[in-house]
Amino acid sequence: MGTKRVTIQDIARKTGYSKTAVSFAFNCPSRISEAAVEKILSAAKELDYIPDPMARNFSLGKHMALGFLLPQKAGTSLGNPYIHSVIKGIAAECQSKGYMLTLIPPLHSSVQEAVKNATVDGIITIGIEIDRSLRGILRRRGMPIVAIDGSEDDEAISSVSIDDEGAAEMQMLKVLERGHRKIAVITLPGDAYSSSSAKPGSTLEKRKAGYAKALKQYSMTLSDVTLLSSDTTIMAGRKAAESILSSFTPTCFVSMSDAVAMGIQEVLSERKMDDVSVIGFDGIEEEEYRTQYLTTIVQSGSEKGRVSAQMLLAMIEDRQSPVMHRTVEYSFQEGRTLGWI
Amino acid sequence: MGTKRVTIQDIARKTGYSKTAVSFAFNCPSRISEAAVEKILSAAKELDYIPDPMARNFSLGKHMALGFLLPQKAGTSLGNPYIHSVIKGIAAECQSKGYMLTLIPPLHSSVQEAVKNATVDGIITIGIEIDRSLRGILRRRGMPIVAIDGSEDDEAISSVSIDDEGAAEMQMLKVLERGHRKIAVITLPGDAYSSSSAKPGSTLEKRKAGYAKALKQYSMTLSDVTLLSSDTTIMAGRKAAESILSSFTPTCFVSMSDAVAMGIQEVLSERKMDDVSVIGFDGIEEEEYRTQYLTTIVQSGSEKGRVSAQMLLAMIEDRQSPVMHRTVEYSFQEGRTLGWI
DNA sequence: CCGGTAAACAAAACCGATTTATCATTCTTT
DNA sequence: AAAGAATGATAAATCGGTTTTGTTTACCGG
Repeated sequence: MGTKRVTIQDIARKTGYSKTAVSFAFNCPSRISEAAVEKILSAAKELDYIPDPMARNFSLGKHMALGFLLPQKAGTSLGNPYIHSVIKGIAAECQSKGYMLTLIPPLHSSVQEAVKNATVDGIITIGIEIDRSLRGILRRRGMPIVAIDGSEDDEAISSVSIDDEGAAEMQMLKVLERGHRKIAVITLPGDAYSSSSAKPGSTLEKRKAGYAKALKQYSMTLSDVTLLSSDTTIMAGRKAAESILSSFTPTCFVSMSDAVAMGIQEVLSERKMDDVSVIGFDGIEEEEYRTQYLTTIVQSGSEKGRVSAQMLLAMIEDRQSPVMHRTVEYSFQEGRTLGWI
Repeated sequence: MGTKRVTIQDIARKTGYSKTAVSFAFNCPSRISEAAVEKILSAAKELDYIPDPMARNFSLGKHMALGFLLPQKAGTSLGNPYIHSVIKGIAAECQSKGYMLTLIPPLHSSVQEAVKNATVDGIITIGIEIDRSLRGILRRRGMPIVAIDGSEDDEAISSVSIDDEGAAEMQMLKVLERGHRKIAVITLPGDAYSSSSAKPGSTLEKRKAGYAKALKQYSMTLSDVTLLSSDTTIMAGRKAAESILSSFTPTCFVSMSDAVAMGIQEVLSERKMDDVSVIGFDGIEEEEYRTQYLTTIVQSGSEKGRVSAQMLLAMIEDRQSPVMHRTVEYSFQEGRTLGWI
């Protein structure tokens, strides 16, 4: 209890050297004599000195931490396995560069407030629109940002995404080439993870465009399939399936998220409708609880996380690296839920 | 580019008041005249002033962040769905108290170094032993700590865990009461998530004791079952299953983790051995990709996270709250993988 | 009219490091 | 031997806030 923190002053006093000398002994030993370094280091060891990281960071103007902005309530965001895998990728990159990863939940329900108070060197967002006000805050704080799944067309903000149109086209083509024509498409709600509306250029619109392209190759259009939007949870997927099945029976469900696809799959399985196909979108990493039985379009969340962290770290260290838009690969993963007609 | 950061000094200069006045205007408006507050706030708005959170934190000696110490490499730790659900619980609690959650990966492979440099107000660990050296660092930094799944018998460190012995007993009883007698038990490797060895008082030993208790009720002992230890991943589970099956065919696999149970389940399913039962341990939250088909003992990771964050926040704010050992509930979750003989 | 008190604000200390500018020495160099 | 360069160390400034201590000025009761 009586033990106060040991500061650089204490080491200085004990050795008779100055604070400067002590600091140099740790960070730049060549600037002082070897004898001094030795004495100072041994005194530091004796007193169990641990430099205060916050004081150092404050002095250096760094934080040694990247921030990941949770798009919704903490529980909801982290409950999304895709977001989770993104975090995994960011964390892996952080670890290799000696950074910490700070999860930033909305503060008093406000993303803006959270960003104002975040003690991080840069921010990664996912699936949210970066509006005028947020931009202003980031600029004034001098904080670089990388947006995952958003702002691909924004020339002021770096982004990481996949080719949503291409991926959606691939997804629909897989379905069509296996002979499916009675198709139910379960779309994302508005914008991917936030509540912002469906804009041109949004993930939702791009994927729809991809679907249209695929359908066109089979002389069909979006109006030949049944569209229904759903939140990206298993429970919402169940509801969507039930809603669709109450009016007609498609030969295949095409979902824009795996969570929804799994909900659909559950309903189908319970109703012994094993001949109805399902294809999802997102995929999940092998190390996790596996979903490989689900046929899906895999976009690697952890790859997105890794790439965005790399970009952000470059921006932090270079002070001005150009705005970049990078896309990561996607692929078709065969499972057991997409059959032939 | 020319835009330097706006500081409290700038507001002071612009309004003609002192730094003190500006600070009070924000944090303690009653200490200065209403006129002054008004002028200062409007000037601040005009200049788009955002107080530097690091400077404030440094001055106040706080961080407004809890740290979660990743027990292994970032990817591995976050790949564990149980750890993930713990993080979810911590994050939810942090959000409600206005704290951030900082994930702390080992720095240069050293947990100690990471803790020395962590800018957080307190630390939550999972499944690691808190040794003498780590204790010293925490003490010198004045950092409170809560240990999940460890140190239940330590009178110096607060902890959160389940009644591992009771839970294991329940698990084994469920198996025995359904008639199984040819049982293969796949245990945790050494200590739960770290590489430290199996000590008396460890999770592993407690669960073994629980198994022994259950077996005793059926006039059996641990030597009547086949024990094999395995890492807690799906792949390791597959290996374990293959290893066991190469020598004999149990009627039931009892696993200390769900990941391993799922690996076993995959092997059984591939070999069409649907009559062999499997029971896991850990469970997973409903919102996530579901594993409900697996029969398991559910220990709520997010509940552990929530409780530990609550305890830690209390320690941070009270400055001296007593060391506590809390346990959270566990339960049996019926799935489709545990049959009757 | 005077001592006491409260109000309103400013000056300066502080948090604990890093870093710049400065000052003695000692060592080269011509 | 004098000028210049390198070495070793230190005082002081800095980072941007908060908090303690001081200083005015105005107001009050006796």
